[in-house]
Amino acid sequence: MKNVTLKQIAEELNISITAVSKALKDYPDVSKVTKQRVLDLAKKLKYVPNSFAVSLRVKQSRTIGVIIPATVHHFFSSVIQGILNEAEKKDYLVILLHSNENFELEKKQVDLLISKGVDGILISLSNNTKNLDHLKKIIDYKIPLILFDKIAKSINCSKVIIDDKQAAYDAVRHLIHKGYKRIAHFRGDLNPQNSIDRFLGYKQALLDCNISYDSSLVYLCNNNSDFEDGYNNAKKLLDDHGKNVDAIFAITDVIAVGIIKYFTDHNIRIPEDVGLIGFSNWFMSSITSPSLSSVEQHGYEMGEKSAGLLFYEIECKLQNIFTAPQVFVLPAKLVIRESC
Amino acid sequence: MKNVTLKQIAEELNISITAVSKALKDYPDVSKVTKQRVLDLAKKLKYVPNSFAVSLRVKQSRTIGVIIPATVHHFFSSVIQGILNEAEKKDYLVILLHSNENFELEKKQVDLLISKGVDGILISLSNNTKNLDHLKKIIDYKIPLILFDKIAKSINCSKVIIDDKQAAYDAVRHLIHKGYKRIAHFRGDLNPQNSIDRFLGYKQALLDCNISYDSSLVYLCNNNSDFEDGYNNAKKLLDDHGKNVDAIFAITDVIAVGIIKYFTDHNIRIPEDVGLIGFSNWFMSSITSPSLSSVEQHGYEMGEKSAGLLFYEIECKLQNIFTAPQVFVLPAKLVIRESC
DNA sequence: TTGTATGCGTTATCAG
DNA sequence: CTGATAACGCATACAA
Repeated sequence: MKNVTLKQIAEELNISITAVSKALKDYPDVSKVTKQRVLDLAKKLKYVPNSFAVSLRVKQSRTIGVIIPATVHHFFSSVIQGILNEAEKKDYLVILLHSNENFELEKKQVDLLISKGVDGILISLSNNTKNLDHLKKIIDYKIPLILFDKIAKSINCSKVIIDDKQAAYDAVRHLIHKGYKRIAHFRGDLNPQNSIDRFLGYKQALLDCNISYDSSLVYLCNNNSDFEDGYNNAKKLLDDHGKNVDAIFAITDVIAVGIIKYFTDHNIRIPEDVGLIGFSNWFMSSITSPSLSSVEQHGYEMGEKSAGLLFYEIECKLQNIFTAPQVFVLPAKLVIRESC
Repeated sequence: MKNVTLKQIAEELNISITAVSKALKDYPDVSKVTKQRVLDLAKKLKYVPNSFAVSLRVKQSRTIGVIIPATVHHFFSSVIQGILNEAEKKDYLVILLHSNENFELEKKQVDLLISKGVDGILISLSNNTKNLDHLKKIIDYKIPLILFDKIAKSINCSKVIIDDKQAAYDAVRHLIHKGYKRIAHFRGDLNPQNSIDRFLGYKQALLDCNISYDSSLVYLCNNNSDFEDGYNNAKKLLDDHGKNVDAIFAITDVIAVGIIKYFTDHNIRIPEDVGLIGFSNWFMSSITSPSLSSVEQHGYEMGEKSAGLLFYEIECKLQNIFTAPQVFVLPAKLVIRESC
């Protein structure tokens, strides 16, 4: 089947291409008869506008680009689903790219999207992104940009995040209220803002409850294999502190699951011996043994919100309406289960 | 920053657009000097070809479309990752769409991709897809199409699948060899080919081992909430058969995890009282308690293979080389752990 | 080696 | 109401 064009319809009907185009787009200055004839033939011939030509002409593609650090990740999968659903509603297509936590790749993907002429871009930064020139380039090109979850504060664009610091704070305070006193933190990489904010929330909670901060209780998980990180650091923690620890705040649920595994293997009871709380609340949290208390991260909502905001800014740009960058902070809710 | 065009470069250099175009594309019939001047200026001006114009001209977009039933799914996430990596190597972009297991949406997404002018399409069918006209339409349009994982046998295009029947057969035989005799099957929806094939593998294994098939041991999981399906059917199974069951072959790991949860809650030991084996081997299987034996499904490889095959067929089509549809059957490996 | 002319399919302007 | 014409940015056959 070859693609039908306006020209073919015009020829068959012995009218001008202009007339056909107008009829199809329901312009007022076309006679009813002509319009109907065109519509009928178009349907019969299964006319589909050539999107390359349209894009070239109107300078927009109704396509957005999304860059995430990883696809195989429950949180990001949820985000994607939110984005796709929102895009479908607004009739946008989504080009998905991943950085694999690789800065160079992230830059390349940005260039690709720019050269592809997407109408807007959604990015969650890789952990290894330090230089932000590629983001500035997007802004220079006046392409609407929204950062979500893993953001860079210094970039002047809209952002959608959860209140990591507050969420971490709530989590640690909960542990403290439960009577735990020696609370370790298995933190994420040093670079990402989330990781920093959760760490700050942890510290703040200790401070506010008059528990002195002990840096030897903070363990770094940065091997990109969360489960192993949790498992191995759990061992290290016990080696270092023995009984002198009674709780852990883990920066992700997968790390927490690693901890559970190690503790289960070594007959350390949760929450009796050690309290545990995770972050992210992917659906497995409720079915581990013991089930895992965690911070609900609302990936789907984040995707939906980010995409919605992006489409809004694209729309505004088309109409030359100025929009100031805004930051949306999605609430994060502590979900208490058996582990503390 | 506004987009630089060939025209601007041409004007600045006082040469023709053609010369610029040729220089940029490294045509042989351009003098070294001209070429260098163009290259230099292009770099200085940060020239980026307008992809709409290129696509319109050459009638291809270096973009493929992918439709999957669901994004929040470990297996499909892996597939996506495989696709994205392969696409990146071959310099293709990926438009991702999901059907949400909805037939109408799947049809709509196909139309979208066709109208968008993608160079090829990759689909994993929704469970509710019965009519295949939308797939035929793709073929009519001569757009390379590849079905993966959830396929329709009757469609004449290349396919990438795993040998579900064989894998299920191996799994059930393993249970039998372990001495289990009353083996239940928690099957998936009636429609999808995978579900059918796994069921057939189950039956065949029983047959070959002289165990009579008992349809009352087969439970249907079709609520799209796998974990609950597993949990609830585990209860039902015990209500129906009490001690007269000693193993379960579950069609997905998440269902198996639901089963584990129910059994753990009710003091039924795995594998002592009931043996259990799952399917898919997502990474959680190894960290449940007990860890779950499962069939490794190689989602990443499936994505990689499907995309690679699609790019190959696109390439062949461009060069007018005929390619016959082929079916790739990826091996599925049984991974034995504690649960049986 | 260089440039001219044409067309890809659509939309928009403007004169009839 | 209708249609000729130009333009979007690029690639290529062909002429110079």
